[in-house]
Amino acid sequence: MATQALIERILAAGDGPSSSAIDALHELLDDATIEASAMPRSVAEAARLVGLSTHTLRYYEQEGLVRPARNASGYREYSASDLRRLVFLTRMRLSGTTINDLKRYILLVEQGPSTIPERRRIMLDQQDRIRRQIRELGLALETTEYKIRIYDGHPQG
Amino acid sequence: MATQALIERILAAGDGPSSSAIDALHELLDDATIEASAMPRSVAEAARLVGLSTHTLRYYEQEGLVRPARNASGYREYSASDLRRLVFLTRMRLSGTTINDLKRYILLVEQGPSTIPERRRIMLDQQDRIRRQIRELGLALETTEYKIRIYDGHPQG
DNA sequence: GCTTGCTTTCAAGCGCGCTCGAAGCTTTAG
DNA sequence: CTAAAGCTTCGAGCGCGCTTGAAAGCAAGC
Repeated sequence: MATQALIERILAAGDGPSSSAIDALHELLDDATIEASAMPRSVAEAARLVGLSTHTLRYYEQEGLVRPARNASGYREYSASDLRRLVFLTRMRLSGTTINDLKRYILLVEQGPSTIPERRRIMLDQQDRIRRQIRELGLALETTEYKIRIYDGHPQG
Repeated sequence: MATQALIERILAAGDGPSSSAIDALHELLDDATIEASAMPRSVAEAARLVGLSTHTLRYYEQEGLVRPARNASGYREYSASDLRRLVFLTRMRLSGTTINDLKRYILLVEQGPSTIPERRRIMLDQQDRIRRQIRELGLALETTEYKIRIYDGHPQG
């Protein structure tokens, strides 16, 4: 089973040459999903787009993670950049970044470019954390593979 | 950046030929760490070995995940197989398997070989979950890489 | 105007996985 | 014999990340 080896390679790879392709992909993904119509979205539309509940979106706002504008009647209006931020937040959340860490990071973002060194540091830490976690998932994956093989009558030799 | 490609390959790979090597590794890892001295371990020793707290180990027992024997004074004695189970539980926990899912699985284990088909099913489900999660981590990893590149002055071209 | 379905705020509640503390027994060292 | 360290059980507490509910306002269709 080559899983562990592949994981090692993922984690070792210092990043290939095709960086700009991925950059484009990132912006496209964020914008294609989102900028298709540049209209601001209601909380329900935003929730559907990022796969969260409206409750969660309001909770995120309460925590200062996102600040959608309001229309005349006080309804939230999520702009393209709000949505891009939500995509970012959601991805990081799914990788296990805590709400608190995201709060700290977003606070720095809203303080302007002077906080870039600290933001970079945070992203580097998150990167380490994610890599560690991928390694742990690799171990668990092997464990399931091992069990399944045994349950299948360990035809390994 | 080849990360995504590598992840795809990990997830696509139908498992190479070296299965028995990994099987051996599993048993070695479980036994080398553990069987070195075949003596039963106290709760503190067991906790240190698997990297959990004694509180957590007692909690796991309370939840039925492990049943160490007791000595004459009522102290827990973790056998090699108890420890192997703890390693299994810890790995699965670190991959995000819930305590409840583990309870269900262990219950089946203790019901004997007749539950093997269902256990196999559970492991297959976990495997899917873990792969999905690796994919999500891959996305988050790309996101951090993208941010860092930008913070470094996006020297991508 | 009424109903339906969205939106708002605010506060309370919840499931998970520990984590801690109290009160007491056992073992070990001096 | 005593003190310190480690074990026991039990129940309560906690941080996280939502989730739910109540009470009320707004928008669109009939």
